[in-house]
Amino acid sequence: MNKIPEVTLQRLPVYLNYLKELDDSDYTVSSRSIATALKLGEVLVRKDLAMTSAIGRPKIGYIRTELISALEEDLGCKVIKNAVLVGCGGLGHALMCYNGFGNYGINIVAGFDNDRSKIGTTINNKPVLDGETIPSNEMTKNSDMAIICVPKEVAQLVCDKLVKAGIKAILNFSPTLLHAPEEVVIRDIDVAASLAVLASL
Amino acid sequence: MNKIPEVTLQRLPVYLNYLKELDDSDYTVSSRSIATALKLGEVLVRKDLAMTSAIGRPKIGYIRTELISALEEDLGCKVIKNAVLVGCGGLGHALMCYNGFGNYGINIVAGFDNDRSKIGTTINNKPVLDGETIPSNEMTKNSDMAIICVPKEVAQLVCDKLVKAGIKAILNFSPTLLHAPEEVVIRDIDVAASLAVLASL
DNA sequence: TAGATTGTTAATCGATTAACAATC
DNA sequence: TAGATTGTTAATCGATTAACAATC
Repeated sequence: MNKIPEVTLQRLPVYLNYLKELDDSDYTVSSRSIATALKLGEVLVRKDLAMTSAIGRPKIGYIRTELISALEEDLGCKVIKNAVLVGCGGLGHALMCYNGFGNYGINIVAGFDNDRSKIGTTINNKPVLDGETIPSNEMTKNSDMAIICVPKEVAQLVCDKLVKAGIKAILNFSPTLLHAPEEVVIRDIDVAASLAVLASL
Repeated sequence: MNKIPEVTLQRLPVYLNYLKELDDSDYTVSSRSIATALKLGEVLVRKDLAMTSAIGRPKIGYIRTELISALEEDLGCKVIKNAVLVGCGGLGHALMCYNGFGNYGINIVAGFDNDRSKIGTTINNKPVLDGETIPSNEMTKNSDMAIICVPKEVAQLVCDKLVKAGIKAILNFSPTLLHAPEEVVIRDIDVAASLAVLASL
């Protein structure tokens, strides 16, 4: 969909957070001020922003509100996108309760679980549905994205069901490599591994 | 401490997970078999492994158990490292209950929170302590690492306290950029931003 | 020995940084 | 106009891939 490289895309939320935190009295911002605050190269910031729909003006810089709007546009924040979450245990439950997804136009519409005692309940006003129904459920059919928070033993099974339902993007918290057709984009977050890497730096 | 580049270091847990999942009957593994299974370049795998303490044998490959042991060694899994977690809300609570850190030799020794109703309780047998005591607390003093799971408004405050206590590595789940002396390593995980990036690919 | 596989050296690719021209 | 700042073109750097020599 987008031709902005992934490394750049990953920095856009960082710029966005910084710009939103700025005082309203800052009408314009320069690439240098952003770079200094975020400890990035000045040219890198300018190149990143040049790849977005943002418009910079020589001698002036970027108009803050305009830049925020451009970044939100490029990150797709202005379009509501549905997502489902599979595995409503500790982490899954916490993510369903997290309200920060809305900033990016992401709406978690439902959770799935296999635990009979959870099915039929709601978490943060979202229904918890039977995991067996993933491929056929309306909630999945109306979503393009999914978050996997199940134990690693069943992660591939869940992934297969999501793919069957037409899910195109998966954020996987299970510490195992998932296999899916190449049109399905998968990214992994392994918290324990991240901390271990951090400790070895 | 380590001179293995961060990109390589990040792949070591992936190799490790794959090797552990293999059947015991696989006495040796080749860089090609690993590469195929993980969809990586064959030479990349070999170069990564060459940077570790693993020993490969021409014509034979790597002895699976030996390779696992080498990777665990290089990732520091064999040394117990203490960590504290600040912010025992939904996400923090879930991470304190997660038992996967042990695989990497990481031991979360305590949680900190400012909520009076949480202080004094335990989560997964770990005490929840008063966040105000972070800089002086024995738990922090005995730890090198910390996980920040507090709202972004107080994340920098918490970071400052951790730095004061001598923490050298921080995994930050708050969607805000933290400032710390350069000897302190910080890595950020922004789940909502990650999902937004995924959706824009 | 011959074949398979590692490890290394050279080539390529992509991302970052430096230099500088364009411009408000 | 002169100075500040953007955007672009060229140079550098690091990571990945390709080619190949070493070896069990």
